[in-house]
Amino acid sequence: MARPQKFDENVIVTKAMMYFWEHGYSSSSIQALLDEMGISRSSLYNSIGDKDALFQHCLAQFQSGVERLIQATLLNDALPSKDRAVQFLTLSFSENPSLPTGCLMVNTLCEDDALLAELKPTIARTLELMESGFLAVFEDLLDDKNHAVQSARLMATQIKGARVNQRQGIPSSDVLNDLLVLFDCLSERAANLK
Amino acid sequence: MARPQKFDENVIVTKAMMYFWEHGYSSSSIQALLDEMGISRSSLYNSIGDKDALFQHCLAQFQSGVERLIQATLLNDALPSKDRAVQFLTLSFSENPSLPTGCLMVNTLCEDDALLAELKPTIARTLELMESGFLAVFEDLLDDKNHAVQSARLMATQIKGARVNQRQGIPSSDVLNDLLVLFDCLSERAANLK
DNA sequence: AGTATTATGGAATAATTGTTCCAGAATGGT
DNA sequence: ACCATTCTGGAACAATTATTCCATAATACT
Repeated sequence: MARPQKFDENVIVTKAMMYFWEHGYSSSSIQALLDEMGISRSSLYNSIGDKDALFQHCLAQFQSGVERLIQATLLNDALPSKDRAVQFLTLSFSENPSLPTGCLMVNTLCEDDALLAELKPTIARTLELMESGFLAVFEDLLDDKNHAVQSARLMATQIKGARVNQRQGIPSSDVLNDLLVLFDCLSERAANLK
Repeated sequence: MARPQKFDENVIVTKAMMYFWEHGYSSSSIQALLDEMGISRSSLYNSIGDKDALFQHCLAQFQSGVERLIQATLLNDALPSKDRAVQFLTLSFSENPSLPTGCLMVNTLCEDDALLAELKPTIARTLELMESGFLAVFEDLLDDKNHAVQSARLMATQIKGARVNQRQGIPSSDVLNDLLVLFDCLSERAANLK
């Protein structure tokens, strides 16, 4: 009946996501996003909506990617608890030249805009999921519940700092290494106490 | 001879700095900044320059504040080494309702713009100064040089993550507490090895 | 007090922003 | 092959952006 859409919505959202990820919400003009996506104004406004709607789609896609990874690693019962954390960190911080550096969620928290203020609770929820994933790991590794809670908090915070380090230009391999060192340190602490 | 400037340049830069700090570079319009500073367009363009020049002044003021604190605490030979770190953390993360949350340097690293790209090396230098301050502390506390380097790196990264946590809405008291816990953890590790 | 000098406020400008709209192109079903 | 439907590209729009400019107000010195 009707002419079908020429483009794949997921594909163009991905492209827009990478642009937002690199440049931030405010610095990304519709024009620049369209150039990146390779579609025209009307196509965007007809299929997805305005800039805010586009950003929400992008952020949601980013978050669901992170949450999938959390489920597949940190919350994966089939893996030994230590491997869960190591795999999560390794996959999260492996060098990937085709992706922007840092983290769209962290970047968004560091900006401020009417729209972004609304989205912060959603972002917080995903980051809390990550932290609770680490909590599950440390609860396996450690008898003391308080230590597990504290260790999970430190890992979650260290990861956010690691995302800032990437933006600062520190190589991902170094960033990953620090994270693994901290995890070992916190695990050893567990071992000592056992 | 000439009519003197009605406003104090440092004062208006401080006001602009707090606005940039809260909202980021791109989201801060000249109009909003002028309202905050309480001066007119021409006054700004005559005394300081355009938006980029203003931002550079603001960032420089922010950085010099941080560097002064680093000198007064982390690099203060008059203090016991552990106190240096504790004082730095406590003063950096004490609750202060009159200041925006997070850190202008971290926020700037997470944005991207032609101007901001130029400023990243400067920001990196201040952050490296902070890390070297912690390195000095850990070198006092610890025999193993490698451990000191690693611990300083972890503290520096944790602080950046702590700034993101503040943006996420986590209370400063909690954020500070985590930092003190990590510092203790790294110091204890030192003690164990000694 | 007069004058030279400079800050000040607001109008004016040009560029860019996000958004809407419309004519035409393209397609799937009949 | 036609037609209804919907996507597409670009023009058009209003709002906002950063910046410049000029006439006026305000001061310090003689």
